[in-house]
Amino acid sequence: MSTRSRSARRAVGITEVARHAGVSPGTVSNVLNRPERVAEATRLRVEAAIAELDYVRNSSGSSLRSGRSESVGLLVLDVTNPFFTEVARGVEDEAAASGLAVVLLNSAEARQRQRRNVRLLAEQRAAGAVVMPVDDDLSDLLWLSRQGTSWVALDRGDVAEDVGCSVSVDNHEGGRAAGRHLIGLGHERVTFLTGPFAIEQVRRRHEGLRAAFEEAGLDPEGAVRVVEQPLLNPEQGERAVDAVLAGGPRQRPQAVFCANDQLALGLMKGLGQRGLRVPEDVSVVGYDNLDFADLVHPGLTTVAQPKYELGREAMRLLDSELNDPQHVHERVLFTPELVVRGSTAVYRA
Amino acid sequence: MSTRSRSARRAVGITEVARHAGVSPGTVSNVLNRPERVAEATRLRVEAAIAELDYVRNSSGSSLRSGRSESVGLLVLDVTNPFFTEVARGVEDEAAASGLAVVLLNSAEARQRQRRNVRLLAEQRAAGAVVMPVDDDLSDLLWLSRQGTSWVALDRGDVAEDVGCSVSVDNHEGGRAAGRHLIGLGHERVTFLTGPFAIEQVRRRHEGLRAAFEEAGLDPEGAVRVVEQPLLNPEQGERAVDAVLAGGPRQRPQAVFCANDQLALGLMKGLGQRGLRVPEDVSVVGYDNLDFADLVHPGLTTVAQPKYELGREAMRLLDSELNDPQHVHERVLFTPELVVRGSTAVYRA
DNA sequence: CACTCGGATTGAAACGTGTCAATGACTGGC
DNA sequence: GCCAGTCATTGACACGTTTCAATCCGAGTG
Repeated sequence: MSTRSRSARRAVGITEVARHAGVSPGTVSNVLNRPERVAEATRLRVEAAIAELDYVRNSSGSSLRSGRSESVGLLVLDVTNPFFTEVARGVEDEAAASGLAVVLLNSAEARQRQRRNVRLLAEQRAAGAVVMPVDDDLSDLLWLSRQGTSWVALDRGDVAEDVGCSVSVDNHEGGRAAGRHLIGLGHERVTFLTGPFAIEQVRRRHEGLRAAFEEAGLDPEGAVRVVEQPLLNPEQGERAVDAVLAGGPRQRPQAVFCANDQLALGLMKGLGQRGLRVPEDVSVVGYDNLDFADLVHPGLTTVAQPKYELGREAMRLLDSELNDPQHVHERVLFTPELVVRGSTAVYRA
Repeated sequence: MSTRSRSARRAVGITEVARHAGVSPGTVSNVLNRPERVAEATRLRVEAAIAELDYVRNSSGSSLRSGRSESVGLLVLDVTNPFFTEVARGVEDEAAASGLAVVLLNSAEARQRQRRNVRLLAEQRAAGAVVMPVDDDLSDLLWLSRQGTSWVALDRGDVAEDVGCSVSVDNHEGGRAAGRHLIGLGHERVTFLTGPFAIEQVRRRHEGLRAAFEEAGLDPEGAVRVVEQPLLNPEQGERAVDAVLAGGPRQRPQAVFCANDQLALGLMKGLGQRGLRVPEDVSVVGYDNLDFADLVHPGLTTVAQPKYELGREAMRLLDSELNDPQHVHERVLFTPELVVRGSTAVYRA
């Protein structure tokens, strides 16, 4: 408790601790990393010295020497999106259990930024990464593998098993479930409101929707119309309302299946402004089951994804890849679940 | 393009690049860090070698040597909360402009986890940090200062200027604005629905609300009732509806001011289930202006905070603290703004 | 008592980078 | 043609840690 408070910032290292405890630096390192190899008495002495000097380990030094750091990266498409943040929670909880630190990096949906973040991970010699790729181009990830950093792809089912692990949710099945629900309610003219088809996930949801119609003996060509917007946010949903309603009351869809909840919520707002009631005039189905889907009125019928579990499983796979010498790449596929609320109802002409 | 693809992972360092370019390691380091000091011709030669060998810098080495890393930490209370993620975007954009990497760490509202994250930053010798403290106890931050890592506190206006910078939004003013709005609409009996009063921010919003009543010549003691819930999430808002309505129609509040939007949205759902209409039967005001405030029906009147700007300013301050030798701690205070939507209306008995 | 064996501890050698004083090369002025 | 002066480059060292072969000690065995 000396008073040399602010100036003369010291650099207590492992060596100073060693001197203070009357022991060699190697022993201090052992206390830190393999306590079982050091005798009880000396261990206590070293620990006392650590506490007294307020030593904090310098991770630069250790990861320089060992060639690997203790942290894993989580590359997320958009920190602002509730879907991703829920996944992040899962990853974090599981990582904490394995004693790994998570650094969360935001790609902001931009290829260039993803590349920068991947590079950052390589520079930090990160132990591994959980990644949601911005697009179909996996070259960044392959490069990362070559640098010796392993990864797990999230929500990207088409990653071949010989390049890496992946965990995702069956988008085809999700679209199909939504379709069956609507068909069961008697809807035979539905619009798929979506973001860019360049996104694999929405493409597959669309296919699933069409499959449901085929299975019901209906022609998807006539039954399913598509409205494509440039982004998957609420504003675009609101803006799409004219396109959705185009063609007048006769052509108007009986139901709208939206590629995510944000579009759906925007659309519902837009419909309300046009004086159309949900579900009386048109049914709406979303995708993701965000917290807010339950807060609007009427509650949004939507396809729920196990977001938190998705994150946990990804981290679990990464952990196995890091520690299990006979790990083989795996492809985990979750099944989504339809949550029925008030925004869908039986069709009445 | 040899075929020795996967095995024999190399360790191309600065020295190998140097050898390949026929220069000394020092020169390569200069090319990387102070390109202006090296002649054009050699610079090109070195850059070619870097590209050819696919060299990626090892940040462990560099921060070990320089004693400081190139990344700043962002300690957030809850990655899941839209308010914080918007702030995160601001911090990230500004940091990117300064060439700093942001590592996002989640405290999950838990003291213990905040402490672990602060320690992690110290171990990584982070250049600095932007922190939203979990509670009034700033000892973790003071410890971080002593370790030589500087920080900016976010949304915590009571940080003395001699310990560090802070940027926050005037919560008193926000509460006051909400109060004045409600009073102007004729409401004289309002309930403040809130989370724990241990949280400074909600305490100050409450004070602001009361101040508005006093300024209008009304006695806050009689006019403002408080319902306190353990958490600030939608579920708690929904659950609070009974407490809010307690006392029967005569005692029932004419308006409810909620400490954040999530509570407000939950409350609105609960009110709807009880058959009460917003705003006809009761007006509701939120706080934060989340994206979803505009998507519910009726739209939620709320107090908007400049979330993104908050993040940017915090990072800007941190940058100044890191680079400006004559930096002095600063306290920046933003003013919130009331956004009026459909959830509030003139009181009619 | 000599010898072995096992566990605890040591000491020195890396890991890849930044820094800085010293060296080298080259230019222009006299 | 020499010197001063500038600019580019070099080489060696230090940062804090981990690792590993070598050493030390003490107990158990023959």
